[in-house]
Amino acid sequence: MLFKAFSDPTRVALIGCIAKCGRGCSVGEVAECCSVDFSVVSRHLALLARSGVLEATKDGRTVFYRVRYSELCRSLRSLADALDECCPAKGGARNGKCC
Amino acid sequence: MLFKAFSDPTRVALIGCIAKCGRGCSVGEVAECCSVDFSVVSRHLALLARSGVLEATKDGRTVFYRVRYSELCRSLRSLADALDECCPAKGGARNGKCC
DNA sequence: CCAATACTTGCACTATGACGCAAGTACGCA
DNA sequence: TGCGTACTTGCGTCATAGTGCAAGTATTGG
Repeated sequence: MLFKAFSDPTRVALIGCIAKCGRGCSVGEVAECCSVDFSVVSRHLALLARSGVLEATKDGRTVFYRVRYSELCRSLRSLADALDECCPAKGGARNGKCC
Repeated sequence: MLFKAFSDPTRVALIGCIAKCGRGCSVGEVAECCSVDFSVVSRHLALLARSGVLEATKDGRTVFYRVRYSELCRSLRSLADALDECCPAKGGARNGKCC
């Protein structure tokens, strides 16, 4: 889930690290950026890839993670669109009993 | 934080309940929708209001919560815009050493 | 003023998730 | 084939956050 992925400060820092880098980063490179254990970074990056935030490509024994910018943007925008549709002011609501 | 707010399934259910309702909902009304305790609902809604997801208005002893659609949309879209700026393909990146 | 309603808060318990270490797997190179 | 590098996974520990109960606060109406 997208929101769970962004709900941990360490994960956000890792994403920021890769984003700042502007290219695919190996687990080791990302691990150097922050104070947590290598294994922790590995787990977080794998989770972020499963959540669709990152994309993983393997080259030999190194795994490169990069940010899936366009997919993320699309998700956020479609979510915003869905909210707009849902908004009472735009006719997406009803009154009466709650739930 | 916005993402923390959406990272708990119970909270998402509560937001969904209020959204479906299409108007301001009292704590009691929302509590009827789901299986958790009244106090839990109260706490979650207060947190969501602090996070900017919901808006609280008090009328006598009843508190009405409603979804802040436009603010949420604005946040999501500006985040998407920021990601676009950051995207390497659009000139927001650099190579070299990571971090 | 008292009781009832609507919600909030303190407290203890539990579940979830993050963390580090150590062991395991995968791959490349001599 | 053996060793080193790059990463993953199992496990125990700890901190954070969700939950329910009970008590507290605030507001309304008789």
